[in-house]
Amino acid sequence: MRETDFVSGFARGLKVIEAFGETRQRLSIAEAAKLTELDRATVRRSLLTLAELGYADYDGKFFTLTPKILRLGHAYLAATPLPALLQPHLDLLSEKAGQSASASVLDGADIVYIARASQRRVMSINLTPGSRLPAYCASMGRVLLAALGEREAREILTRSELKQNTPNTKTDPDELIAEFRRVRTEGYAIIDQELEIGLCSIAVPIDNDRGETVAAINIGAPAALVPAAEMKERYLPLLKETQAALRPLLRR
Amino acid sequence: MRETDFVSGFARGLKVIEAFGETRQRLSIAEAAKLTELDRATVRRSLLTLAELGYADYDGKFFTLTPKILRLGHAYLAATPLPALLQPHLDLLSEKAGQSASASVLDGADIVYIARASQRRVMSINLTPGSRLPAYCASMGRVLLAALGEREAREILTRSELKQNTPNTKTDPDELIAEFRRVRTEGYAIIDQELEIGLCSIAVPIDNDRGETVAAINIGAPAALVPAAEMKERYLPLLKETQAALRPLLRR
DNA sequence: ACATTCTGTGCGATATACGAACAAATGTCA
DNA sequence: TGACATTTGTTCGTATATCGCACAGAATGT
Repeated sequence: MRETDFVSGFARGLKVIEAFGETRQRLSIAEAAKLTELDRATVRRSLLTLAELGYADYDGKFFTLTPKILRLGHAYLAATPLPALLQPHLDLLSEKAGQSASASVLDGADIVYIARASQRRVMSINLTPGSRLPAYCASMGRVLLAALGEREAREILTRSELKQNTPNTKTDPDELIAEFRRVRTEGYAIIDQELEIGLCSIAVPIDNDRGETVAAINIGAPAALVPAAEMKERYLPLLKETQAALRPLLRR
Repeated sequence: MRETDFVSGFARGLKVIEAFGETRQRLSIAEAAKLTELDRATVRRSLLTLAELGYADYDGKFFTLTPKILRLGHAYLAATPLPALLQPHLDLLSEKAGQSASASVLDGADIVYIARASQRRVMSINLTPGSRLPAYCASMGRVLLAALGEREAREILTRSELKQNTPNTKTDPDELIAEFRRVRTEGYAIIDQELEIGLCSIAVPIDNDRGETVAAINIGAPAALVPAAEMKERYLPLLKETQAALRPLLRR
């Protein structure tokens, strides 16, 4: 790609939009400039452009995003066949298991939910398509990181903030890499309250017909009802069944 | 705003992202140029910029969006207090009603889901935060359009494609305007299978402390279980209760 | 073989970014 | 309260980046 094939004004604008995710709600020009490390004049032009197009509101002092901005992410969910393809299988899986089932893909050091069939709420946070969790401490994240090469997985770990969410959270990179190796050979990952106390989950990879891992699916359950030790025997067969049902559907 | 406070390269790029939502999955440079009505060279630069930043993949021929693009919409859901504020109330409402409860806001002629507590799936399509439906034939849409002035509501109707989704769908603008007037005085809207056969719903507005309508909430139910005539007596009290509980929370 | 459509590139005209300067608003402290 | 220091939003001139157009070559379809 040539130098001139890059529209820096566009790139700067996207950076400004993402700045809203890092804080809350309202941003002044100066705040946005600090977050994006761009010049105040430049940020101002981006924000006024967003306002002009209806992606943001401006009260003369603060900018806030409008729901129109959801069109951008929606463009992905509507345009990508994977979420729609997975959804009915997740519904079925969720019903059979009597627990929530989800699907996600990897974006950098995060997993991003692309589909979900929820039963009762078991987590304190609300997960919907588009929601993000750190990959290193989520069952689907373990599966997706394991599917990468060891070098690449390690590189992502170094870029992650390996936070000790609960006493159970594994934060040692070497230990995690070893766990990825186990996940690769055994074909599943189990998380026992590493993200949040009271929550267990089990995940398996979803491969396309070339054997590339394109997503992960999981089942989450309250630890009080389903101890981590029982996750495998209870849910792995169901997950494997869904995995097998999806395989022939994932051409290309 | 001065002419020079508008970054047209940014605006063009956003248009390119939205182009993906209109079709499916993969776009070539020429296809994107047609959809956006922009010059091919310009679209090419925007797409290469998206690819360079990791928001899109490029196989040399087609561009596809990556899940990274969800960061943009997520910036809104994470940055806006409304979805998080509504969620627990929707959970409670959904549980009491034994049916799905949702919240949405207006974006042009569409309603956009910003939170949802779902029980069994009753619609053929899968609704998640970010999902869009035409406002004119959705219960929350009726409530939100009714909250606008009559002139503004009519203007949106003229911009809408008033499609006859089912034999029940109201498509006459004057009839719809009259219905908005009823909604305004009575404080709720009921849809009897206008969007999809087998689906009824009832919605009420959510106002802030200045009396401005900032969102709508609804309950949807299968027509086979709950005839439209029973929607009001069954669910309106629950909706009003939620509405009242939310009112003091919506400052500003 | 031809017509059509596509992608990539060079170029002149135009739009944008940057840094600096200024004005207005806000905060601080005696 | 008033004087001063900081922060913030806005404007300006200019160097630079981007746009749209036109064209060439490649790919595709007829």
